[in-house]
Amino acid sequence: MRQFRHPPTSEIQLESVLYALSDPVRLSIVRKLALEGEATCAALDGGRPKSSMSHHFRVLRESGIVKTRNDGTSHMNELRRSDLEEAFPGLLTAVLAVPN
Amino acid sequence: MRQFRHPPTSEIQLESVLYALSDPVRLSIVRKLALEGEATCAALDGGRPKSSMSHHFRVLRESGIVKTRNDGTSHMNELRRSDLEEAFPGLLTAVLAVPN
DNA sequence: GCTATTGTTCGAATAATATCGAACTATCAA
DNA sequence: TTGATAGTTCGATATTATTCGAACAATAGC
Repeated sequence: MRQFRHPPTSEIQLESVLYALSDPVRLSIVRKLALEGEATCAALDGGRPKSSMSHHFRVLRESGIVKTRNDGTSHMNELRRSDLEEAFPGLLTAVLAVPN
Repeated sequence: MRQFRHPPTSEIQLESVLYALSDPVRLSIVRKLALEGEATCAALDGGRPKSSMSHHFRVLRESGIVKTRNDGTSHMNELRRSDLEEAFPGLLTAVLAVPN
């Protein structure tokens, strides 16, 4: 498939990041990515339809939280931890420190 | 006027806090409160209608970010900094550290 | 009590989001 | 080239938010 839009670090917006993280499904995705390092979309769907997950991954991608790369037929996602740390020091760490 | 609902610290929800902070108007309110300590609703309206501001203050209040107390005919608002620090250590600090 | 000031609540319009099935695209493997 | 797999995109629907005017409530001061 084609390439995805990933905002450069300097263009990551605080409001967008907070909004993306405020959804329970997306927060759960982010938590799992933090634990497991990286994962395909399917690995994190929790039984939801593919189109719903695709939507949430897009929100995470376009807000700058997640980086998606092609890996065969699947898409591998990882947190942009260092980019987020650079943009908003301590923010993701604080979010991930909250017990599930 | 009557008393407001303020969630106890133990019931403050991460998702609700992130959501409340993801709105530009509310984030701006929070930043000003952080700078000025406390303020009335009218002092932070930026020219918006009262009913709009009242809505945003309610979201901030009910998510646990702001405490409102009656002060004559006006309402004085302050950040629940220590409560938020207890619930989500480092989170508000990280948000407020982001340049405006 | 009357009036001004502050803010809340209601109601309606508009806008944004979430959800999910169906059709589509891209890649791999036989 | 056929089939299977992984995800995206589209379109429709339902839910939720935002915005704001108008009416209401509470307090202070005269």
